[in-house]
Amino acid sequence: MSTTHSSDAEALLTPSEVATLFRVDPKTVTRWAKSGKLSSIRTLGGHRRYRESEVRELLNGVPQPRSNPQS
Amino acid sequence: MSTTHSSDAEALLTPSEVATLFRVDPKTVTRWAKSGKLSSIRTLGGHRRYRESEVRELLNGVPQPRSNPQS
DNA sequence: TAGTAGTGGGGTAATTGGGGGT
DNA sequence: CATGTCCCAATTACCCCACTAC
Repeated sequence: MSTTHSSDAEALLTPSEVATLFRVDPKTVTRWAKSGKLSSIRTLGGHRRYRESEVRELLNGVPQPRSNPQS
Repeated sequence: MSTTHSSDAEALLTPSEVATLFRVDPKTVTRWAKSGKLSSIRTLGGHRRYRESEVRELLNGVPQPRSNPQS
């Protein structure tokens, strides 16, 4: 599959995956999304998908990916 | 241009490509097409192809590009 | 022409969404 | 106020096999 298609294939996570990462119930993740604490993308069926990059940032505390571990 | 193909036409995506973008199973994309939630074009063999532009819009929510750099 | 990967179809388990109560 | 749990309805994921795409 895939030819040279350009685009940002953004990595998305399912509710249960996010829940596992935070060690909480999937419902809790849903509440976070409803509260606006976590941004979400909806499938055409209404299920939520979360941005992996955002989740990782929240997990790590804050930082935006720095590809230059040098000062 | 980066596609490996002919003229202009319209950029089409395969079921698995769409599935990857939404983080769902290819069969789910097929279900969306059957339900009319997503328009599809058929190959002569019966396989479905989806319009990249439509998929992008659905992914973002409906953000049509703006030509008014002013809020 | 053949071979491998992807797709279409159907059917069945597992998640998810939503409201409500602890 | 935040999280976990029970309910039910809807959506999604994985199983099979036959055919298309390249």
